[in-house]
Amino acid sequence: MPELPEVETVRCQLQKALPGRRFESVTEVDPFVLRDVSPEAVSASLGGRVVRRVDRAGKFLVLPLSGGTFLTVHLGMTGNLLMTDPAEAFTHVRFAALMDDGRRLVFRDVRKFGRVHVTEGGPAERINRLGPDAWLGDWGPDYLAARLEGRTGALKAFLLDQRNLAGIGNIYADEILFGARLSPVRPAGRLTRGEVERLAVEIKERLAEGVLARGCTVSDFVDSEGRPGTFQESLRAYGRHGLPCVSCGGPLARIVVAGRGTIFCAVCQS
DNA sequence: CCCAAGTCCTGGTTGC
DNA sequence: TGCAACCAGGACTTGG
Repeated sequence: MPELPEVETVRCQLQKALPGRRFESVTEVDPFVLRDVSPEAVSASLGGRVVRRVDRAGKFLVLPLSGGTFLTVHLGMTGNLLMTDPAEAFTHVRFAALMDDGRRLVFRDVRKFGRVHVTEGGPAERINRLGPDAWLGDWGPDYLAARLEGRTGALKAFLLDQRNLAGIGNIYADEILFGARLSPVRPAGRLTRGEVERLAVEIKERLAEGVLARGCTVSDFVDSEGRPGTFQESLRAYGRHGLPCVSCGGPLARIVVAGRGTIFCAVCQS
């Protein structure tokens, strides 16, 4: 699942490959992944534009282009954004463009949760609803405490809500809560100051660890060169239902929180 | 049939 | 009573 570390891995690679490159032509567009414009408009808007930078906001990739055009991409659940040889073929291609260096930018997505936006004058509007970047954003325990205050919902639901912090998904939420020794169902507003500080540290450390591992591949994720990440080897909670807790040895439990499968240690996490 | 999961949407509840 | 904030759950999607 592309969460912040996976998207950051792709961003790093695209930042080396794309700035200065010009869109020659858009070769494939599945209208389903477009929210703002028609396939024809996408071709017209992107043709001849030069990529300035490759930025990231939470799980979104944002590409400012020449002429004030912005390409905003969300990888959804199974999306890959690849820089490939034009001869290489893929299934489930939702968007593809030929660049002026002869390489091809391919957005592939089996489950169609991903979206491609082309906008003028700024990134897709959805970006404005995001809280600070969970990894690099300018926030700390004070911000977290203020956002948590008064909330009765589950702590995990708070972490998954991109309006609080942008970039955490189901995998890293479970890893962060395990590391912070906090129960996913703790009412979010009932944390002590010490627990809030522990949580803040854990969020940044687990995400940093994921970035360093070049992301986590549990099913579909590959980077822009088609390679899997390695963070899956470091998982202590996610996907380990019934396996021994690395801390106490007891079996990890599985419950559903905020509609998501949730693995945790009922002994160590409270 | 259920499960996986990110985001949007809806409808209900809470509290000022 | 009005209103905003909050919260739970469903819809969407395809393959295992």
